[in-house]
Amino acid sequence: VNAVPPDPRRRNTRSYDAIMDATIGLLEEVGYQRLSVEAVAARAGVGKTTVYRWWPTKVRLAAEALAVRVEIGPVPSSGDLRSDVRALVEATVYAFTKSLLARALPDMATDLDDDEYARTRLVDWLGPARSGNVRLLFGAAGHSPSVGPIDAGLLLDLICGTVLYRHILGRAASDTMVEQLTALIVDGRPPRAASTGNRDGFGDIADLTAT
Amino acid sequence: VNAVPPDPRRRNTRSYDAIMDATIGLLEEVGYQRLSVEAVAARAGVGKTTVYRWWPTKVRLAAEALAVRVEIGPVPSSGDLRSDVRALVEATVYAFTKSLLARALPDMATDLDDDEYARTRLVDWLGPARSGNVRLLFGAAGHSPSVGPIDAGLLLDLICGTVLYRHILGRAASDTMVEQLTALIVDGRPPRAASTGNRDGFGDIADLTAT
Amino acid sequence: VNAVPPDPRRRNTRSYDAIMDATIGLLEEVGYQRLSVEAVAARAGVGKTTVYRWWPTKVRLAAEALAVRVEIGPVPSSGDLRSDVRALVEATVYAFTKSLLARALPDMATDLDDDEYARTRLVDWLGPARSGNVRLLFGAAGHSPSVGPIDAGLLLDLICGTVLYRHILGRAASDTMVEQLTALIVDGRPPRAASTGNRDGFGDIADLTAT
Amino acid sequence: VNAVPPDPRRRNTRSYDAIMDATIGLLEEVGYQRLSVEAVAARAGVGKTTVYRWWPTKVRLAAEALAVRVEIGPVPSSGDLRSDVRALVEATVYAFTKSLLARALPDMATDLDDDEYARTRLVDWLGPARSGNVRLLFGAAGHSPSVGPIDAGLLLDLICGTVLYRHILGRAASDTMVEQLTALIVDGRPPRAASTGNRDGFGDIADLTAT
DNA sequence: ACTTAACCGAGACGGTACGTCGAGTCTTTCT
DNA sequence: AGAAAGACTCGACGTACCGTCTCGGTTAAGT
Repeated sequence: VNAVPPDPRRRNTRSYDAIMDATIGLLEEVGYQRLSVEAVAARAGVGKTTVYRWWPTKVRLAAEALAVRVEIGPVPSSGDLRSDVRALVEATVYAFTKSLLARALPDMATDLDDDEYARTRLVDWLGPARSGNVRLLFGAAGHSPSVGPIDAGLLLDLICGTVLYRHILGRAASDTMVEQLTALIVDGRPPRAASTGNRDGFGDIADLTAT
Repeated sequence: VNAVPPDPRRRNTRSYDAIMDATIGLLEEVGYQRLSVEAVAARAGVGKTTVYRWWPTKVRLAAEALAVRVEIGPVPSSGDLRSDVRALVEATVYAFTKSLLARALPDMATDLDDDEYARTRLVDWLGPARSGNVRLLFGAAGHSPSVGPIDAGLLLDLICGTVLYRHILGRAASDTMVEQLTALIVDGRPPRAASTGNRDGFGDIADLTAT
Repeated sequence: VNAVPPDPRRRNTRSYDAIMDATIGLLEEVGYQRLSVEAVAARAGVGKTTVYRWWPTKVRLAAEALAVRVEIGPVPSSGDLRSDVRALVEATVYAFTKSLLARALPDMATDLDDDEYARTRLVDWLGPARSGNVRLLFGAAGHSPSVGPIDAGLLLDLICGTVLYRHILGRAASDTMVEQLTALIVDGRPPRAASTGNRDGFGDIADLTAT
Repeated sequence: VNAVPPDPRRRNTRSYDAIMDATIGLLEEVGYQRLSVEAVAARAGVGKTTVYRWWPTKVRLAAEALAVRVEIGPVPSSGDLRSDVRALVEATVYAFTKSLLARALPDMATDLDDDEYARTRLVDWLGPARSGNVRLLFGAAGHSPSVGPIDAGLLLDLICGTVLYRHILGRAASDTMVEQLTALIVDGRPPRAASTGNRDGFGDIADLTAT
């Protein structure tokens, strides 16, 4: 917690890059939880002081590294709404179950709680892709029978949230789920139950009748 | 990493209760991340060994404490579907933004990743409430124009996920959002945009036109 | 610190032997310092309680194990005083640098300090060998020009102490030293300096002139 | 077990002094056996890490503390050989039965076994006093009828060892013993038996006739 | 021969200390 | 003058044993 923040103009570019690279590398290898400032400094060939000078907390370091080193963008629009929405859902599944962000975000949650700045940094980074995707959903929903503008942002969060939540609880995303969400958004149609049950009652009508 | 797990019959009831109480207390006070086995043992008036004997990892300790000390249940059914679904969404908002679970779950995510057992413990605990709520949603969706059984489990995860995701990113849940999700589930109607914008484009059509 | 000492008649012979064997075995393998009651009990296939019941402290356990499991005796007398004394010194060197006693005794020193009973146990055990050796020295010294009885006990302790002390400080015992001590005792002749020096000035005249 | 030992020049003087003082203090109060690194760090107001950084084992910590905080020196020479030797023996009795070294050395023996460095540290520390005393004994023996240089180092170890050994076995040093050792060294005369026996046969002819 | 009290194995318990790791701060050295 | 290097205090980690304490289940002494 530096009372007097350092002068950004005097920042050493080489150190900055090395630290960002080291952070991304360690995030990939060990994840956010097991990421240590100590290891970042060591791998970057930099003193711990230098890291702490610019990033007072671990969460800010990780947030910035993700923002400057990981490319994310909106899914491209093909013109066909259903395909586009399906692609968006699939991209989300990837982003929240396989990508670097997927592994890092849940772990960062608590630290983000305490750090408004880092949260903003992340949200700003997600912004452009989000805007593009929101626009896509807006187009999709525009074709639905509903009248007036829709809250595409909520739809987007709905997709992300659903995928993330299932991931946390250990439920793998299935093709069925992708279709269900796509149909819900494009057609306003509630998800149909799969024809076969699975052992734990997640995503299946089976547990309704069984219980 | 006990090769031979100890015999549960020889467990000391007093210690067990004290440890569970201490864990819940500390989860409430400092959260999962800052929870330490050391502090749990100290508060419970118990040797660290005793904690480690029965719960080899922090995440199992927390998972069990939540399961045995925190009551959760399905929302009661009033007969009116819209009211019931709204109540369910509101309960979810509470559970994932204000309750003890809310504060703990995001932090536990990574550890849960590595610990199938703890994840199962949690899911089993959530099970009964989940079943009740799934049944409620099944009834709700049964009234929608769609034909055949619906995947109520997905709808439930959708609600939980959306609320949780917004919470992680620092978006407070609003009454508007509650209504939007209720309408989506009961009526199959996509969320309407709110009439006024907010500065970051979450939950508002504004950012679509502005960007 | 048993208020009511247990009834020796009911002692389980099998356990007793197993404990003694385990203690000796562990003394040989890891030494007194790293000997743990836990390990003794485990190796003996015996409850910790059983060990603590009969030997309230580690030092008593070790002292008894040495006494009942390690044979020591006086060196045999050949009739030739010089040979006998030399044999005694050599036996002492062995006892205090290579035998089990050698490894255990220095470590037990502190604990013996606090436990009069264990010390007595050890001394009683050493007694017979000691008596025989004292008698041998008495004969030896009787041939020296001094008149009257000599304090053979002191001579014996002198031999033991010198060897032990050098062992503690890491000085290996040499043949020269054996000869020197023999000559001192048999002839009352002070030790001659060796003709060559060694690097640390122990046992050599060199450091006198060099310093 | 530091692969790369830290740079001594960067050592914090205040911490160093505090640790040495704390170590000496605790050695005096509880002895080496019950000395814990934890307690040293706490008393010194220092992190445990700092202690472990510079002294990887307890025995090195104790060895250095003795070396830098406890003054030892050769006994002063008065010119009269018999007095000097008697003073030397008395000083040895003090050193090995009452001084801090006395209480610590036997306990340290095992650990010294495993740690060549610590042993060297101790021997180096004892060195100057040793040299002085060796020189004194050299003078003493020079007056004996023996021809040529004597091994004064052995004589010195003989004194130390005898006193230490009797101390370990719980035999208090007596004035008689001091005289006996003095006579042995100065006159080459074997120890005379005391006129009265004691109960355990140490230092007395009694056990010879009794056994 | 039959009680019955004590010993037995097993191992959980509250503790102390271990030696390690990393966080975040502070100091020294070098360029 | 500022960055690297890294020593510092602090706190938690997970482990090993300590010595005490229940547990049932033998086992052997003394009716």
